[in-house]
Amino acid sequence: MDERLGELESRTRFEPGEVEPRITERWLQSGLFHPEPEGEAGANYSIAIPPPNVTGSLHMGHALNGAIQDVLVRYHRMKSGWAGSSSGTKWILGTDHAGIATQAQVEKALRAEGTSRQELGREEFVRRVWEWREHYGHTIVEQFKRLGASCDYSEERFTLDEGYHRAVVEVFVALYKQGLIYRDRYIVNWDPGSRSAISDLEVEERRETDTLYSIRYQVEGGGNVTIATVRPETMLGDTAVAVHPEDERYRALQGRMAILPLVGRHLPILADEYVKMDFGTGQLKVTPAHDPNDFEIGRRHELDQVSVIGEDGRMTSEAGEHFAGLTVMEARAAVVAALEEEGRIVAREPYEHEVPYSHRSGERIEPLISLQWFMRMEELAGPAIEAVLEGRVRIVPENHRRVYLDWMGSIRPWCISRQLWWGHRLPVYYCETCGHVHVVAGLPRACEACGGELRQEEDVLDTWFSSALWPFATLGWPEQTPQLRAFYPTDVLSTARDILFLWVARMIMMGLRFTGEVPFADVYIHSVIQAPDGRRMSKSLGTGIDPLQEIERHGADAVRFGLLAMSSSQDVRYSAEKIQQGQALANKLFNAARFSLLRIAGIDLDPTHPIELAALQPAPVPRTVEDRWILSRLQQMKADTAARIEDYDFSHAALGLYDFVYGELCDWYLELVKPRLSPDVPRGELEALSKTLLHVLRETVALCHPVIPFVTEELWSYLESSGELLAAGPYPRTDEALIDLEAEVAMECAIEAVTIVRGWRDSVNAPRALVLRASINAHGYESAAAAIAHLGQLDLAAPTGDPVASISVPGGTIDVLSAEGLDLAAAEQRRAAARAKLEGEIARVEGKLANASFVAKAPAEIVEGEREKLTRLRTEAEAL
RNA sequence: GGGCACGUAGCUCAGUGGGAGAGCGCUCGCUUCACACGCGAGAGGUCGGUGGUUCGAAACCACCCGUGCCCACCA
Repeated sequence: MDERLGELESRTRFEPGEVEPRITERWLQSGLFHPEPEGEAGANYSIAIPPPNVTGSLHMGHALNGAIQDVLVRYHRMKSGWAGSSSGTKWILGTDHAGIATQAQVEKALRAEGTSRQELGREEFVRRVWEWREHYGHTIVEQFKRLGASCDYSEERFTLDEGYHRAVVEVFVALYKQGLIYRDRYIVNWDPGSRSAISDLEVEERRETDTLYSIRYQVEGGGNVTIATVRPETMLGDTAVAVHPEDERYRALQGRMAILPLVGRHLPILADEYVKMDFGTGQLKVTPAHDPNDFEIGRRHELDQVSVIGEDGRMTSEAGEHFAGLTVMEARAAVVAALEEEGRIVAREPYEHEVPYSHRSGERIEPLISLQWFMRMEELAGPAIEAVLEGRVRIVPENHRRVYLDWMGSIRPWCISRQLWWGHRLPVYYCETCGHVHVVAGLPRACEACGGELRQEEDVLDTWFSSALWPFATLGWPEQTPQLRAFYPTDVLSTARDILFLWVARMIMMGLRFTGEVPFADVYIHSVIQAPDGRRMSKSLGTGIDPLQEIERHGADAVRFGLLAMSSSQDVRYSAEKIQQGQALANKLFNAARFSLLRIAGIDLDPTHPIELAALQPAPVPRTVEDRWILSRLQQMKADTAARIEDYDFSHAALGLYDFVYGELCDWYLELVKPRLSPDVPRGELEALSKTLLHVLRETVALCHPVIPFVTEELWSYLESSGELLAAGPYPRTDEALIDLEAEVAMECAIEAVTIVRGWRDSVNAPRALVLRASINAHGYESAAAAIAHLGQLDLAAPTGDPVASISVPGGTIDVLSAEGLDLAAAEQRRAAARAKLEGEIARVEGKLANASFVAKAPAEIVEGEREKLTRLRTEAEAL
């Protein structure tokens, strides 16, 4: 042990790069992060990690959410020794197969190899993706380890692993049999980039300026209609023209036929309330195959659907020979040119509107009709709405609650099929002979109806379909495993708000439907960290900041602290200063402990002997006021920190610890204690102090552990002789008996007085080492006089002679008795300034008390407070 | 079009009915025997604007100006 302390002496800085990997290794070896699945979920604490994309790498959002979840998990794990607390703590870990993203990555790699998925074929392609996953799939997990995340790494799951697939199939089959999953030819958001349909939630609208063309169609038997469109190419698929039923202008047109230019198709002119009379001419072209609104109009009026744009994003043969094969943009130009030639374009104007883009591939969405699988949502949404209304699921911060409820209240069918190869292939089998559809778990051999051969559906499920089962599928559902019993429902789901609908809402729906329980009690929605300039952090904008690089630079503790400190209930800008603040804190704590341990070692007291409260009480000698004060402040800190963590108030939890370590422990307590650690101090006093100091250190270090686990774990190896890891607990508990308001008041006064004395000394150019003879001419400083004397460099022992200067402090003055080496002119100036300030204050308070309505209407204790303040200020002014 | 936020010190943000705060930056002074990733002392704000409620408003209400985000099928 002496050897370790000797080595500690030379470590004047906390070096995260050296310490953190070593500590990670110890944690992982310990098995501490893997709880045995014992007992019921109510008695345990669990969080399911939002599964990162399997081939992804850690970005700022992961880092923040990792820090948040780890604080919660470490806090509860450490607390598990407490009576009435959780006994097992599990952070469920896993990755998401991320259909589109992963498939796109592998396809890109294949292109680089000069091949393609089509060339390889489905089976080989899927094999290649698995290979890819073997190769890159562990990166992000390793990165979470580097962050210090205490996940259960021994039971990592994957949304496409065998057990998980069973859960997905079970759910699909059940929902199909219950009539909630169905197949339909419907207009979908077609993403030409991934060559797949995507859901409404994966579409993002972008504002763009296009040209709005007004085009004249001839009407059979004479006359014209003029329609407006930003997409002239779609007119090739028009099957009607519509006007509003109450539009007097066009009453005569209803029921007649318009003639589609370029094509010659006859289009019925019909009446539909969807048409806005005050937009454009009030005449609307109807293209059921390529516009969601027109699709609905088409269904209402049983119109033909002419698909002129194909899944490849090119014009189909139905578009006519002139246009077939062109891209949409080429077709637009060609159509416009052709119309121009016929003199049908009557106007064109710039038009700003929202254009749908794929959130996945970034390409423009092409609405088109396609045969897809859908899921009816209303029946699932009902219970999920109730769960939130009744508070069985609590959404924090609360303002997201209404967003959730609004969305759930107007929920629409979910397109769940994707034309990809990487994912859960639908458990749907079609008979090649009679077309009979089988939806079953396990491989059916032949058609039930005719014995014919079966062909499995080509499509896979939307990735979010499998993610929706995450909290229970990861624990072994549909089997009733011990894990499921012990850890489901989970306690909290922490995430950014962008996937509230995409994922969180669907987990609640699926959890309720299939387990009968909510999947988590709380949903915590954390900040989105923006770039320092307020823009979105993104690779493409070049605004991203790599958390791993920050970890390399400042340490994982620093990054965790910084992210937690900058987070709040709304979006925040990334603040490098907060990371540095975290680094400073780790270093400060390290040095405070190092200093204490070395001093205590010098006075021959085993520093690793556990210092429990019992050993402190009764203390061998009466505690000094600063001892009583720091112990009292420590109790407050414990209560505050625990409350803040439990309220998901991470920034205040982190910053509160910083303030305590800097502003109380180091700046005041350690400074006060220094002279008491000298070898001249009697043995009994030394021991008493050592015990208090060690106790405070141990508890502070433990208190900080959830936020800055590495430096605290490292320090624990010096503070705890048993070799137990700090991560195993215990979490320090508030001891009401040590709360000491008298000591707090005394120290508050002392701190204020010392600050004033220091300022005064500065103003009179007193040399730092100069001890001033002085006396305190004020009440309230008796018990802390020694503290004031030490930190103010005052000799209060001989209060004789006339004061040469008076320093104004609350309640009176501190009189300085010796003048040598001081610039007393400055002192006089300062005294005058202090006096003027006091008088200003006095006038303000007097004015307030002279206001009759204030005295009459303000609460009595406020008025009384002002009166006391006035008395105090007058005393101070007099003393000057 | 609907909704939710935000606007406080040079920067990033706390504070949400009774004397304007933190970190960083800035100025001055310290090689004080834990830490220069340090220590001490300072300067710096009409709390976006206007009006209202109140004895009292940075905070509560209304409107306005500015910024951000989410939702939404008007060509």
